[in-house]
Amino acid sequence: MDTVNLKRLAKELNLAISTVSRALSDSHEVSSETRERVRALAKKLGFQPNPHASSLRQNKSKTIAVVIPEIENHFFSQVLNGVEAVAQEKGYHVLIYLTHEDYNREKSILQVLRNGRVDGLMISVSNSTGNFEHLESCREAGIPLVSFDRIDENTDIPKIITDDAAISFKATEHLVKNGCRRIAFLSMSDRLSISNLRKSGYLKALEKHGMGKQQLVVECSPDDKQNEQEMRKLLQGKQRPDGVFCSIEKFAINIYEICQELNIAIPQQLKVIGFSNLPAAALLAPPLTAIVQPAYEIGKEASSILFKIIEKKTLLHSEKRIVLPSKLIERKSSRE
Amino acid sequence: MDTVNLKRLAKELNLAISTVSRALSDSHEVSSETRERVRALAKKLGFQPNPHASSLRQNKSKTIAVVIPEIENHFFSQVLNGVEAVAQEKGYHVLIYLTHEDYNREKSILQVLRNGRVDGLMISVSNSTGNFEHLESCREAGIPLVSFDRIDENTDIPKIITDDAAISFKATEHLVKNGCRRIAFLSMSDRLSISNLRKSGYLKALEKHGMGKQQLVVECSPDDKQNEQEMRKLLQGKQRPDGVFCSIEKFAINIYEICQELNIAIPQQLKVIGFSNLPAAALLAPPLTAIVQPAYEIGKEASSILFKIIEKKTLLHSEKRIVLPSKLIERKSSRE
DNA sequence: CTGTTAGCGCGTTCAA
DNA sequence: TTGAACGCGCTAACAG
Repeated sequence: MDTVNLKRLAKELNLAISTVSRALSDSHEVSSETRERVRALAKKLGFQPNPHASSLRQNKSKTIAVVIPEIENHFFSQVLNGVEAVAQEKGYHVLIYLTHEDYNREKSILQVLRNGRVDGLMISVSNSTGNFEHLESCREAGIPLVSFDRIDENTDIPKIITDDAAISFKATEHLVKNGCRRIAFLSMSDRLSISNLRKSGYLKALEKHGMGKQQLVVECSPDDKQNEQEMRKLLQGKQRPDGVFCSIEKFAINIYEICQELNIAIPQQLKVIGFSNLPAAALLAPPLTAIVQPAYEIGKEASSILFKIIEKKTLLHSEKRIVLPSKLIERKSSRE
Repeated sequence: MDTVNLKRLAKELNLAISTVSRALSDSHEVSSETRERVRALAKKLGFQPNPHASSLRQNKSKTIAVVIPEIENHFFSQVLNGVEAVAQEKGYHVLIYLTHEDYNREKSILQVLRNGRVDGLMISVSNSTGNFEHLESCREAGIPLVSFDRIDENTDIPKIITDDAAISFKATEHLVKNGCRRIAFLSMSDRLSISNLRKSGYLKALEKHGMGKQQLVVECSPDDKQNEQEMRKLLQGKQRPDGVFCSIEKFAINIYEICQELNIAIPQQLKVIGFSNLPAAALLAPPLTAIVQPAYEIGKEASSILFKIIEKKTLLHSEKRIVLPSKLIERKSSRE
């Protein structure tokens, strides 16, 4: 075969395999003359070291994994973009795994990764994930691990998150100030801390404005169809809310669709606000008031921290829990 | 160390490594009794075979690569979703590489992949890619390869594409029938076949309706800012078009933004049509008439074909060039 | 500065 | 049915 490996190069150059290896790894204990000879031939033959051999030998894969619920979601694709930027710079490869909001799939993915395939991984858990033992056991197995956005506050796993409670408070207050008296909160999962933080910001704002009794929390499920039914019911009911806070982008899209269907005017009859990283949010009818998370930065931060762990640098205390600010972009969907 | 490998299992069970290996690989030349003993302990200790060792030994990685220009684009994230579905089913891992529309980056990515890291790869080239030698040399190196959407018709590399010329013809004709007499075409790159096919469909429709002289092709560059400038110039010029055909989603978003900025009314003053896989296209102001490509299916098809090649099945002639139909969804942005 | 040797963990001979 | 031995391609320790 014409497989080009160290042995082949060594043979053609009448050198020992180890010499060739050293020459290619910039070792300074090799004469510049042979180094050039080796490099020239390597280049000519298009030599690429076999990654499995060197991974096996060095016990590192130059690969990280990104485990996310879904990719058709601007938040996660922006995160991935940030991760990839850092990884490419570091000469690392990126494996992508989608859990599709399925806890069991998530568990088995982590299980498979506990074997050296990756040097580290970053994860945002599915909304059906209730416990974090699978993360803990990865960490105990010694795999560098970083979590982001959908995280667990009760572990020592480094986290990159946003100011969910504060921005949700601000968003809810914004609705109140624009005249809403009955605001619904669409929760994505009662298991996720970010969902609960967002809810708590919402509740706190209601209480501050003496509307604690008017709370209206709709717990959504992982089932899209069912959620849409719930929303339809909500908007068709007698006590229809005059404002709705969507804790994830998908819900905002759903609400828009249902309002179109039911002829409910946004913002006149219903004011809408939602977490969203849609670049087209400003172009919707009407433009959507959005809480924009710094997704790309989250990706960059998370992977930077991950690489620090991989490189065995000790993390500063402040690096174990990083909170990045989201932005509230006010647009027509929430204004009088 | 507590690393759990075949050696460890063998030791604890007083068996040879090879026996353990056989037991775990369902070999029938091992007593069912020992097989169970082995499996039990393996499960108990959470044994996961070292992928680098077995990849090295078997000369296959159980990994494929997806090389795409960008991920913050619904078309590509839907494709990735389709790929991941098939890969997960096959027990394969997916590496993701972003070229950011940079030919050189694309070349060096393929270069690095020419070494056994992946069992195959699928690619949609960047819009700055003019020649396809880097693909050819991958194929010559024996790496299973499939291209999709942004492909090269002059090679034998299997392709999954859509009916670009036909659907573009239809879209342009739709604009004509809705009264447009001066239709601009925003081309993403004069190097890409899909861009040229889309353009040809546009031109053909103009000619059919005796508007061949009114062609107005704007060649865009990989530079977003510059493209926006070009579009602004186009819409501010004396001979402002009354219709615009955006060959990619991003351009449609840009056009909407610029129209908002310049107070140009869609569709009254300008009718807009564009390739787009945005789920929110129907919610834009006004709802966007879109050419929707079957992105998820492209991902599934492309990876299915890739796995056929990997498994050394011979491809039917009809599998070497698969054309999937796009859909034209007519909405307000293009109607009187 | 270069060569020899050993071994990473696994799968696959060949022997018993 | 099991065990011993080898080698995938590479890096690193040790020798010269």
